Amino acid sequence: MEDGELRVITGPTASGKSALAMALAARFPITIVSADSRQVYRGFDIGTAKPSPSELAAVQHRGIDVADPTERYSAARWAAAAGDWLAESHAADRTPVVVGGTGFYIRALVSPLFEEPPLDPEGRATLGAALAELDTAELRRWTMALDPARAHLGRAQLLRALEVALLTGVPISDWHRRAPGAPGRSARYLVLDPGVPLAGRIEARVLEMLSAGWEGEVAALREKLPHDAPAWNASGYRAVRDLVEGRTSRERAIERTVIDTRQYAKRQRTWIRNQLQNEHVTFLDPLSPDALDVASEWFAGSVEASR
RNA sequence: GGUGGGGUACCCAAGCGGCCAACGGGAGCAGACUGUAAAUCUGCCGGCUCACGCCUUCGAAGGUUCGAAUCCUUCCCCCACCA
Repeated sequence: MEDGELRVITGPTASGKSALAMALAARFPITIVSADSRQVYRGFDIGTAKPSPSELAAVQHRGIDVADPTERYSAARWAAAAGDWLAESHAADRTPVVVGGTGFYIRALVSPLFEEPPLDPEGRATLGAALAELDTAELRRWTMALDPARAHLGRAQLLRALEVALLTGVPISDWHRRAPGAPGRSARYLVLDPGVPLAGRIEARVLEMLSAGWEGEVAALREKLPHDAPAWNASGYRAVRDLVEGRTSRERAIERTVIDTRQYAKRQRTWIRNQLQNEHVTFLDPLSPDALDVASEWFAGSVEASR
């Protein structure tokens, strides 16, 4: 039964990953390890489609509500914690199933990030503040000089490349080569994607979130959190905050949220399509009538990977 | 019925005789991604073409001009105000 391979259920947002995992939990003793960069934040419940209290009570979950909304979380931090959750689950004779759409987190767990040298927190803060002043083009010029291999990436990556290069004196590209992280794990993936109907599901879910009291949740959060707390940048939260603050109409907030979520789903598909290549992947349409049976077979290890 | 404003590519919106297949934004498509990843970026985006290039577009139909999305005429439609 236990073959040592990590089971991972992923797919674009609103593809029904969580529901399928819950269904599996009714058949097997599992721990759901959430790989979701937004569900880690306490208080951001409705808009992140977090499992309900009753679901959390019914099935053992890990990775939910593990960070304060003002904290800057990270893939490395999640992967380290997830390693513990996995061990804890196995120790309790359960099978952990990683469920989530944050591909980068999952990869950080399966193929660990490089071993980061200790960075002086103070120097880090000072440098970070200084770099934040520069526009992206300027950051790119600096990166071109200090770590050209990373100069084509986005602002967040440029900041990271400069931080490591300046604080350690060695480009991050070199660290990747000379400081490999912990050994990787073998994993098999179940990718859920309903295809075209996903767009409609996203829209319907946004409407459901609103009628479930999303505005009220946001109104309370904005009372106690700074406007730039990291947790705010989850699809829709800023739009709903604008709505709560009377800066936009309900229609526009809904439209914005639906579009943001659709674009997020698209990026997830791009990630899955291009980053999971050569992995042990099984694709499944969650709307197909035998979805749960296929998932069960995949879970038990008797399904050939398809691609 | 009268006066004024307007009809531009999927949407919004510049252009107002040649530098226009047509600024810009949105949407869409594709891609990148090693400690912010629901983030951060890049490319494409009328049709055909690998490309040079060719073809069809700026409400419709005529006209002026070497040349029009840009000027003129008529017509159709929208908006505001007057009646």
